[in-house]
Amino acid sequence: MGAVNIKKLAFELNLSAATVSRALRDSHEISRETKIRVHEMAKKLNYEPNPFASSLRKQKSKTIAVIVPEIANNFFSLAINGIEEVARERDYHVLIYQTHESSEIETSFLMRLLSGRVDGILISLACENVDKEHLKKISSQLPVIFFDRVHDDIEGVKITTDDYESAYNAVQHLIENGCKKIGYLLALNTLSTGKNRLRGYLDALKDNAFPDDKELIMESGASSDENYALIKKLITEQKPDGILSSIEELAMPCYYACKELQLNIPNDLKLISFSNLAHAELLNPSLTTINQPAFEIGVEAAGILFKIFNKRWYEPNETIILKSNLIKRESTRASF
Amino acid sequence: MGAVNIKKLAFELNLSAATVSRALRDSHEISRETKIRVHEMAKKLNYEPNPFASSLRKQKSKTIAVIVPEIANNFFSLAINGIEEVARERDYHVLIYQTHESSEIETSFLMRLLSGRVDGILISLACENVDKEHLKKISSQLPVIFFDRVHDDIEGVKITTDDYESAYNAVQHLIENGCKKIGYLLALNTLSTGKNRLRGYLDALKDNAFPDDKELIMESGASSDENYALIKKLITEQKPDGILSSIEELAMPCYYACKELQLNIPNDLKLISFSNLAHAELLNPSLTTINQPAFEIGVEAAGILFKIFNKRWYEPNETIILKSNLIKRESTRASF
DNA sequence: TATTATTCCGTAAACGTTTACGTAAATAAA
DNA sequence: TTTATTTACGTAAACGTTTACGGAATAATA
Repeated sequence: MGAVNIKKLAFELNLSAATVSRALRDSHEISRETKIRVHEMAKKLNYEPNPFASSLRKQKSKTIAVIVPEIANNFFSLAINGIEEVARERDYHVLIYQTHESSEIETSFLMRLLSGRVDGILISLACENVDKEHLKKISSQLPVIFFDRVHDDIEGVKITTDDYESAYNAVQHLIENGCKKIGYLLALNTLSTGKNRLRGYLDALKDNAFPDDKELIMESGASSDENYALIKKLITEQKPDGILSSIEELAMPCYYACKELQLNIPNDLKLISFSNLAHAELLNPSLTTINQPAFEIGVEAAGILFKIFNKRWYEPNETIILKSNLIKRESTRASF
Repeated sequence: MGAVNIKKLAFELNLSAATVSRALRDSHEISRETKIRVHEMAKKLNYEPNPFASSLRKQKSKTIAVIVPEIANNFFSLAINGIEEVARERDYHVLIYQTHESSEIETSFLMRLLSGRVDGILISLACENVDKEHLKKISSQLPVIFFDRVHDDIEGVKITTDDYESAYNAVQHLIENGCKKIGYLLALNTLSTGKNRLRGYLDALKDNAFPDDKELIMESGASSDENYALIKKLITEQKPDGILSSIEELAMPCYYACKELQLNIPNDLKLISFSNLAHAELLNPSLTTINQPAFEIGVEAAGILFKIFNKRWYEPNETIILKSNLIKRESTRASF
């Protein structure tokens, strides 16, 4: 603990702690000369105000929390990057928590944050989400911004991407490139994010007069091993010639499955996925992706939170939708 | 701010705040029945102790800071994942800061953390590191653990990987697979981490009686555009048949450069890189990597920090070295 | 019974800030 | 000159905990 506090500083300067405090915060009540003296001494003694005393008194933490399912994820790490940069500009601190998709862990974090430890929360919901009550309680006490993984039943400010359109366009792209039977790797289905992607897929099929075949939809399982098995099953049993994956984590196994099953992407099977893989271009074959503006989502979410702090935001229920980018690559190239 | 505090709780229970506090912390001075009453009321009223009041009084923050160059990086996001998991087990909070390789930003974070905001720091140094004084000052006041990006001149507990051996073995592997002229993509050269990798490369060359050609070493530039140009220059001018990249960020451009220059990996050029890419297997061709145990490094670093907190660690200068994994893939396959 | 120990709880101070309130001195206005 | 205003600072309370100290009631011991 920095041994030098405001009292010591005041003592050295022959001033009261109150005056030092005001001088440091550039109050108009303090003379120019005194301010200079105080600042010089503060620098000399390497004074750093105790944040807990300050937070306790001011009832402000200058800290925000970010709750995500996983940090080691191309999308979330980029989003956190954006959030951190915005926070840094404002001299705010960023606490991170990962839920590993567990609703229980998520709730436990949220409850702990009711203590006043943070001034606001940015959250991307865990899949296994059922518990809306805690979220409602929290957001009645603290500003909460939802990003990407959102839930329509929970009120609040939300930053998402155009999931429906992206999925719709992805299917359209597959169809235009010759697909006749398109599978879907379903994830996030408890969240609006996942539901919108699924609707986009289904509507695109319908609009193209494709049959509505539930067997073509593979719902992601508990483990990556299970997912791999399910994907192989889907491919071998249903023999789709195109697949839309709603998350990156389900697209990668497709590559391995196709290798194992000796199927060629894109000739035997075209693949497109929601993904923030930095080097989708370098995969074999390069992967057609729906790229979400992850960094920008983080920046936007954090920006709105700060607007709320500064009372410059008055839309408690606005949903802001950023556009994803469909990047066409080899994995969906038309076959001959 | 949670409106219910310890005084309100005490009032509701007809007890003093002191008793409530002690009951909640399971003090032996409080009777069993009272403890039960207190806990029940606390749960009923959703009481969460104010962390700032507690930290102020106890001079403990239950928070650690993680300072890394970038969050959106396969290595660092995995390390943070490990750190967060360990912190969660202990009910600690994790603050993250990214330096973007700037020594100035790094120093500014460190100075701000002198305030007592955190009980300890886990840091992976920025490349642009010259300023050792601030680090020495900080580590004299707070436990600081260095991981991966370390500097020998700075004393402290360090968690690294076997950088020297990994680089040495990588070169050996290239030579065994037929390389006669091996380039090196140099990064982190201001840090021991980078220096060790470079030494490994140089020593392996020497031990194999390869000429010591400075032209084969490309030092990474300021931007990724510049790096790309430098890599192309190295490849076209020096015509190496093997390249060891000291960081993932320099290996990816090699793929693009080879594509542009119509060179085949591995036939014209074999490539190996330090990397934590999850799907190196899926690149075209799959990339031979030196895979660092990033998650484990995070776990280990955080674990030691907590041992220090609990006075169960007495080696202020120990360096713990975890082993990296050389995973041989297509990009270094012997040519015919 | 008298004395000592134990159990259980309350009082009050302390952690380091910030800020409402007060005030003396200097300046301006009447 | 007197009064009002402004300037510049100090005093003390407050934020919500934790904990040293003390003490009454009860239990144990002599």
